[in-house]
Amino acid sequence: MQDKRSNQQILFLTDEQLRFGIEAMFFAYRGFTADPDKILKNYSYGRAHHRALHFINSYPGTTVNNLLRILGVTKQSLNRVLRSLIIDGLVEVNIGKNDKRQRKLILTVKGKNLENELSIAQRGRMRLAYKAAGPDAVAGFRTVLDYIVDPIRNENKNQSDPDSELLE
Amino acid sequence: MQDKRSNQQILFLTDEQLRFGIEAMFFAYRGFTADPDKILKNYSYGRAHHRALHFINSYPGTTVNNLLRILGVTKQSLNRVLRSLIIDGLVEVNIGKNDKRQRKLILTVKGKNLENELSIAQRGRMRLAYKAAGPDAVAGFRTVLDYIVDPIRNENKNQSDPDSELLE
DNA sequence: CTTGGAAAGTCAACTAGACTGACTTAAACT
DNA sequence: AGTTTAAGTCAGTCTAGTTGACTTTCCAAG
Repeated sequence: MQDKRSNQQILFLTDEQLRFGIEAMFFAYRGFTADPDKILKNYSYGRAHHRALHFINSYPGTTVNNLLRILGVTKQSLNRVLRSLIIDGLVEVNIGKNDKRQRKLILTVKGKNLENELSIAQRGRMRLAYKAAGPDAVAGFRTVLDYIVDPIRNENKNQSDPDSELLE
Repeated sequence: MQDKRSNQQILFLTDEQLRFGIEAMFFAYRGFTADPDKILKNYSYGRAHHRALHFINSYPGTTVNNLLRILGVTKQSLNRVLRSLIIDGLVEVNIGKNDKRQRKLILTVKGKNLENELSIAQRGRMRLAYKAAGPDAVAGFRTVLDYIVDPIRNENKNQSDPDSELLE
C-alpha cells in the first residue's frame, strides 16, 4: 500500500496529469451545460438566464447586489437578463422591508417551473455521473473543485490526512 | 460493495447534493479560467485563443477539421481566432503531405511561449488543488469529470484499479 | 435636517465569441 | 469527369460580457 502510494505521489502531479485534468475540466463543463442549453433555446433564453434563475432559486429574496457578487458580472449585464425575466413573469421583485432601496428577488411559479426543468436536466447528468463514479469519487470531486475555487481558503482542512504531508 | 455503500447512497445522490455539485462546477470553472484570462488580456487575446493554443500544443500537426471537432465550434468562429494567431506568428501552417488539402497546425516558438505562460498559470492552480486534495480525491475528481463528459461510455470502468485513472 | 453615499436602474457604445447561410478554391476520390 | 471533402471567406446576427456616465430613491451619519 505504501509503495503503491509513493508511486502515485510522484505521478499524479506531473504536468501531463495536470494537462489531462485541465482538458477534462473543459470537456466536462461543456457536457455540464449542454442539456440546459438545449432547453433554454426553446424559451429564447441563454446561459445567463439560467444562472440567474438558479441562484434566485437557491437564495430566494436575494438582493440585486448580492446576485451581482455571486455571479461576478456588472449590473448592466445582469440587468438585461433580469429585466427580461421580470417582464416575462419568471422573477418577482419585492421592495426590501428594512431597506427600501433593496429589491428582493424571488421566482414566480412560472420561474420555478423553468428553473426546475433546467435543473432536472442538469441534475440528471450529474446524478448519472455521481452514481457511476460512487460516493468516494464524488467526495474527491467536490474536494478538488473546492480547492480550484479557492486554493488558499481550506489550507488546514486536510492536515488530518497523513498523506498530505508527503506531497512536498 | 453494496453493503458498505448503502448508507452513503441515500445521501450523496440527493437533489441538494447534486445542486451543490452544480454550483461547485460553476465556481470552479470560473476559478479555472481566471488566471489565464488575466494573462490573455495583456496580449489582447481571449479564451478562444487559449483553447486553440492549448489543443494545437497538445496535438501538434492537427488539422483544422480535427480542431473544429475537438473545440465544437464552427469553422467561421475558429477561423477568426486562428487567423490572428497565424498573422501574429504564434501558429504555423503546413500543407499536409498525404492530403494536400489539409493544413497541419503547429505552434511556433512564440506560440509555445505563450501557451506555456498560460499553461503554467492554469496548472499552478490545478497543482495546488491536486496537492491539497491528495491522490485519491484527484482520482475521484477525474472519474466524475469523465462521466459528466460522457455518461454512458465508461460504464464498466467503475471500481477498477484506481491507478488506471491516474496513469492513463 | 441636510448631505453624502449606497442600491438600483438606465442609456450608449464597445468587444468577444459564438451562430447561420452562401460561396470559392483546391485537392482527393470514385 | 463529376462529386465530395478540407479549408477559407464574406456578410450578417446574437448573446453576454465590458466601460463610462448618469438618475432616482433611500438610508444614515454629522
